[in-house]
Amino acid sequence: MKADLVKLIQHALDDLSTQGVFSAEGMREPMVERTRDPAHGDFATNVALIHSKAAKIPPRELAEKILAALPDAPWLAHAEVAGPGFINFRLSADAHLTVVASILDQGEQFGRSNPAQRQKAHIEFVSANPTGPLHIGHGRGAAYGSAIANLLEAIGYDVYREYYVNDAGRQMNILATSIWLRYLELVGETVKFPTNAYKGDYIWDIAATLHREHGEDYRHPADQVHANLPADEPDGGNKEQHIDAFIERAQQLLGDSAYQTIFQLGRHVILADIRDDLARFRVNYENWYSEQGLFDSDAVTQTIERMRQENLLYLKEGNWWFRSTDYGDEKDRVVVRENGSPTYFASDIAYHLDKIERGFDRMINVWGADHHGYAPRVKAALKALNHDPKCLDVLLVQFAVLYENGEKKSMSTRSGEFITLRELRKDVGADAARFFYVMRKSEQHMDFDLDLARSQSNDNPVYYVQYAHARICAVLRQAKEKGYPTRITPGIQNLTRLTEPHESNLLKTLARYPETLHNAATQAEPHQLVHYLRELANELHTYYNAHQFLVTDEALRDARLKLILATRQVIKNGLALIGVEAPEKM
RNA sequence: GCGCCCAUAGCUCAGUUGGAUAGAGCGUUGGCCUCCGAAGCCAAAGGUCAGAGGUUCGAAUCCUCUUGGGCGCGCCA
Repeated sequence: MKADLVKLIQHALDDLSTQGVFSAEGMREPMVERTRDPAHGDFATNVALIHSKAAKIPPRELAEKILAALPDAPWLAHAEVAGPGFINFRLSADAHLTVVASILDQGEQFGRSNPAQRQKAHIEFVSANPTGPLHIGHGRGAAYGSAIANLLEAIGYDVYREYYVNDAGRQMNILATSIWLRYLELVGETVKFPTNAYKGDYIWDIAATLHREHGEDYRHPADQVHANLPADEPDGGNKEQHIDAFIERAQQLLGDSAYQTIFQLGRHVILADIRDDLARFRVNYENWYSEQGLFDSDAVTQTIERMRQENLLYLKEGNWWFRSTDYGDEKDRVVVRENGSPTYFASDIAYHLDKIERGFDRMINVWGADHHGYAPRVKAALKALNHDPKCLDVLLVQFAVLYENGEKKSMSTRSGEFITLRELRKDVGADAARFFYVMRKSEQHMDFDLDLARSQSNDNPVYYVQYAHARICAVLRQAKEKGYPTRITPGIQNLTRLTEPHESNLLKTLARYPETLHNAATQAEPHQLVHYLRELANELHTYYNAHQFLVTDEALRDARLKLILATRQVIKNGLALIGVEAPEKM
């Protein structure tokens, strides 16, 4: 409808241009938007205001000329010049009604678009280190990333969701060592647990599994374990050096094979936990991509070699540096350390090159806001290797700060003091959690009020939208009990009976759904959809309170049932995109 | 010190990419169930859009500066 209006205005402008009234050269497509105030009609355009200067005609006068040149259209009831030079349009009554028929006809497809040429989009999100369970901070990335993926799919992308598993770094060695130490405690050794090791309860669980499966095979006396290690932080030493020495000691005493057994057990158990947790959160991936795999396949070495050959690297103080400043980064970055081991950045370059090679038109990375400084260097690497950095979008998600009983809760994976996503999900349910996470703009710092999310009360906005859906279902059950036909007649017949203001508001809001979906998807802002759904639910509730649907007048009843059925469909479609269920009863 | 993000009602947040009189929820106050689900509806009160300049027909929105907060500035991932 909006697009038709744009065409109409364009037509008028072209006419005026050929008449020599003013030059349409270099003009943008006219902008049409929905009016905020119903008194201004349904749509408005500001073309006259924008072009008045170039045309050397006062805005109102220009608007009159455009209006006069506007071709007739059956769906357009009225157009007029208003205010400083806006042109307001009012649609015919029938034009508003067609949306109901479209919704009922298209069902779950309503609002989705299917372009002739489908683009392939890769979206990487969550990608937390497999060193512990997901916590509440990861939840926001999961809900947000998954909503973006669904939205892009809805506007016609082929979407490929991927979790990048950072299973190659030092953190994983700390994990393996932490498990081994807890295991030693289980078998009766008295060890001193390092400051920097992982302290969460889940480490005990994995250690217990290790003990169950391997008995005392990996037991070494505590004094051997601790012999000649550099001091830990509380003893006046350095905690980083201490843990690194500890890792080396573990590898030394256990030997490669045993160490790998523990390492892989940890990786496997935690990854399985993350995978299960996300699946229950209705977040699923096409692929889980291992960073270690990039090393095993030599992709990292090949990437480094290629960069070296293309003279993108230089040697300084034993390290290989990438000249990222030449490509827009703040400073150069090390890709190979003095000891020959590649940095995380090196494998990340290899990873992004691999994404491009897999043939994606677009890449989207959802990162926590603390990684924002990292984006320029990845883009710099892409640019240096002759790829357009614009094919990569980095979407940053700000932290969610937890509040409980009005108090801020601190979180740290290392210390084990955190609320897991699983706990949250069990506590408030996947619906409320997902709804809450995407309710806010992603770049907005979010206060996650645990008490509110937990509450089963009307303070909780997710229920409000779900209730609208359930309420419509209840009306239909009632209709059946009363013996009214619930099979809805096709087409727009009877719909002309929808003349109440509440009804026309609802019709207009329903018609806005495809635009809302499109905007939310292209701008990566699922919160727009959430706000829309709240508004739609509000209009349904208002309508419900103002009018009876199951009236004896058959034509009117049919019309109203069609309207609420269409509303139910849109609520269901919208909720599905943010991963929230639309219950028939609550 | 440099860079990124943010600042809108008592609280939590929207604001259709520069449009017409800045909107919701919660909280506060008052009203609505002999009627399809009251997890609902209606109404009232509540604002110097952090501050100051600038850009123009028009600014919460764009530019500059100031103030106040979050984050980043490893050869950690």
